[in-house]
Amino acid sequence: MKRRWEKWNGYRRRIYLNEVCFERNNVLTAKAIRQGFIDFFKSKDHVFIPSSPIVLQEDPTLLFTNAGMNQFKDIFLGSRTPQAPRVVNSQKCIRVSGKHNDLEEVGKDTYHHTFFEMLGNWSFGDYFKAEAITWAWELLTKVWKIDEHRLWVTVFGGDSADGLTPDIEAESLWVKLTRIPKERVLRFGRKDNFWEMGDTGPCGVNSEIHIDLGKAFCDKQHDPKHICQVNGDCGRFIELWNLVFIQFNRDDSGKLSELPAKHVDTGAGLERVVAVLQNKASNYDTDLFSPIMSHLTQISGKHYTAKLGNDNDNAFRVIADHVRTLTFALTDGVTPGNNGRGYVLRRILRRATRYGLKLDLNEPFIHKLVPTVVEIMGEAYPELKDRAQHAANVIEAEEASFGKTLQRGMDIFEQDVAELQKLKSKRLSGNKAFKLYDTYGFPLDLTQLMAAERDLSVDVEGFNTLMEQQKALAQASQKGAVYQADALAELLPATPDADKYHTHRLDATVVGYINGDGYITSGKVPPHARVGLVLDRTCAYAEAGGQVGDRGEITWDSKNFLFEQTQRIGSAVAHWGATDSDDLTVGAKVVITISSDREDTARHHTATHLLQWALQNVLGKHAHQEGSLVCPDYLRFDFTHPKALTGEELRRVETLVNEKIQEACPVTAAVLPQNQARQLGAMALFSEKYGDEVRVLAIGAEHPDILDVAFSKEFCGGTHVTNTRDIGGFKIVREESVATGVRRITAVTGRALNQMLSLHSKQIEQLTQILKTTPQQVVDRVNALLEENKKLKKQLKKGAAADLKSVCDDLLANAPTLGDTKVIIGEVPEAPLDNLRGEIDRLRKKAPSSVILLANTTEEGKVMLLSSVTDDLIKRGLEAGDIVGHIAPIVGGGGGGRPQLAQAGGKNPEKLSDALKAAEDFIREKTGW
RNA sequence: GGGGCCGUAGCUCAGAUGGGAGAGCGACUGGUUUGCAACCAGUAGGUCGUCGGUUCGAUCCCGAUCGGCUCCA
Repeated sequence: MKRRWEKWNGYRRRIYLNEVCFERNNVLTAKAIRQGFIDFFKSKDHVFIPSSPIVLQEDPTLLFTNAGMNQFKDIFLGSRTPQAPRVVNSQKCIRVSGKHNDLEEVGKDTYHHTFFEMLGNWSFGDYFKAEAITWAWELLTKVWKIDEHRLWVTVFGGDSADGLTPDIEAESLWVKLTRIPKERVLRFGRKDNFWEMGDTGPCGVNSEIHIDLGKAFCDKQHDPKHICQVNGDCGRFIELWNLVFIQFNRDDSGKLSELPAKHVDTGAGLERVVAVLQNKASNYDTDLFSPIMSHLTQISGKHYTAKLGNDNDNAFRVIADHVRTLTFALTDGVTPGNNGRGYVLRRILRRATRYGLKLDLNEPFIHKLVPTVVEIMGEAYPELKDRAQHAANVIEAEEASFGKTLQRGMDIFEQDVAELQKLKSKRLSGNKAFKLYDTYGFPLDLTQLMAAERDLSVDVEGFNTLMEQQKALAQASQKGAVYQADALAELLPATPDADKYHTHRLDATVVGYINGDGYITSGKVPPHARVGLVLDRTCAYAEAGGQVGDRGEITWDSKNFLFEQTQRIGSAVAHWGATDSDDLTVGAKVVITISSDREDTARHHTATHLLQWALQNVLGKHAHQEGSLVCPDYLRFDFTHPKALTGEELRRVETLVNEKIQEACPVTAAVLPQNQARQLGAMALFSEKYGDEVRVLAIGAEHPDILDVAFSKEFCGGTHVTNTRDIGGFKIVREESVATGVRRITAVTGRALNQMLSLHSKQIEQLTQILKTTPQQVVDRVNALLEENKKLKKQLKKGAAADLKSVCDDLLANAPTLGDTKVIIGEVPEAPLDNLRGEIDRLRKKAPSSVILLANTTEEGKVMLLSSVTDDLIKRGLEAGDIVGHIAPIVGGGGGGRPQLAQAGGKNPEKLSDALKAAEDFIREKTGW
């Protein structure tokens, strides 16, 4: 115990010294570096933009935000105007899949991460190369005081295929505007110095700043062919900052064309910058990670020694990296699941768990590290603080569930081993190992480890073959699903739709329609075909924020186009539907009318806000919206909460909402700058990206000027009732789990509620009629009936048994005897199978050598045959199965069973006596009596 | 999006080439007992996820569907 205490104390002193060290030597903290970057560019007239969420709902091509530019993509594409020409940001990024996948590298070195922060300054059609270069140099050398002799720069060296010449402009700017000598400005090709977003789209040359960390940092010294150089693939030179100069657009054919405006997109990985500025050999030694390492030391009782190629240290790094990723993903609303983002997250968590096993951490522990992550970065990313508890809850539940998976895997492994021992084999087949992995999620390396402990080997080659097959299969099934909405969005004109909040009827002009071929802007709209009609303006609400798109009709000359869905594509609104008429042309003047069920949707939407407010009141502030669906028939609301709601909690929530409905609270909306809305305390969805101006929907304030008095304030672009009394009423119909830590409530209001109530009362009315009782007594009556039914069944069984018994006794008394054997054949009254079997048992006891065949006809007109043969006769070749098998066809059926007891059935009761006779003959023939 | 596995008593699970639904724990009743998951005897509890098909007969076979687990994309 004393020893343990000393060890403990040792850790604490180390941690303490570390912290003091930072202060004493006046080394910049990560926090100060991040803020320094932002402040530096603010001083150059840049506007700070908060990090976008780690998942971008509007970009399904991207699993996670993986670069600072993701949230500005549509600005480069020209489909959105920037809020400011110069901005600066610090973006949370995850790289775990696709082109940028660093997952397998994490832990092996000092600088790969699945989660990292990207610092960037941006120019949207404003400044270009000269300023970007000057400021980057100024920040690095003047503000952060990095030794300029250690810096190297690369520029684009030209590419003949694209017809591009070297970037002489940047090259000379570096020399002219900074103190860097010409020989440290190097040219590289397309691979290193030409940046592209994808196969098509905005792109341009880039210029990178690298730092020489010194010879000691080279990790390829053992390789005689290795030469330390920029882009030389060793740890000595690392890229610090990438300045991208966007000036081209690449089209489908691969051709480049000049963009109307030139942009600057830069990215500097915070972790690397911090390591350099704190003079650390590894990102993991900086204050972005060291508190996690300390905490992990505390939890595991193992030391982190910062060595590469050391299993123990690898585990520390992997866990520290992964817990950051998990915390950020979970606080932005991603939940572990079986596919897509959720699956990636689950895999990361399991990876961390497995590395934990290497530190002898066999119980859930990752969740304990969450508060440390929040402590390090919570100030820069406030959403971490708000949802830390949720993240920890989900992680703990996932860890526990993986524990079960592992346990199950081990059990199955034991079974496999037992089988191997029977076969006297020493090798576990690839098939078995793969099944463990594929079906039961048991990792191969654990299988190998456990096999080795028992002196067995695993057929890894076989495993890999199966794995390849699995991959090929999955890929082959991938349909050519091209995401073409992007391309379409560029073609479509913007549709003003502000009228959706005020009216349900509007004059408009048809400007085009979308069909399978694309966007058509002239001629007739084909009849009977589903198209997306685009108007010059609309009052239809396009599906967004969980609220379904409006339905309605578009009319002209007393003809109509019915649309059942309204969808936003880019900034256009498409009304999806069809017309029977063949004279709707582009350019036609029309009237759009929204279906009246929009009112029902509005009731559900406002009720959703009341529900969220009530949930937070009853459960606590952690109950935050995860998603929702609002349609005319019901509302569905997903929110974070660790366990099922009790009946009491549900009742309280329901009551609170209904009270607010009865209070007749006014509902108002106002459009405000985002930061002002946040100051008001308006709630936003974590997983949603919002523009500079947001619409705030408030309940409980008479006027937009006094929004602060409202009890419910949410970012919301949906349509709502103007007063809560219009909702009519609110009833929760369902509460369920939808993912770990996320619950779902389904509820109805207004018309849908009335429909439900009238259905229920109709059902009760029917029940009271059938049961001849009052609504109050229905339950008692049903219970009484069930009880009575049970009793009657028992009595009936007894009665049938008595009947059966007397018939069987008669049969036995009159049974012919062949030798010592009784042949009991006969028809018996209808009785449950159980009774017949019981009777047979009884007869067998009375006649120890016997062959029995009992038959009956059921109410449905079917024949049932049951036969038994005692063992002595079986020895002589008579089997019950043969008897029923032989005679069942006579009654139009078939049958079988065991030699002692067999059963058969048939469809022709009128042939039963024939069958019984045939049975007698069969028995005589078989036994030779 | 594609593949694999699972769904049986309140819980954990077993089961048969298609022919009597079971165990352990829990619950209840009675007894015995009061040292760590007490013991003994007994009882109740199941539309074998749901729907459809094949069959004389389906918990089992086939198809669909819902839910859970898992791998791949």
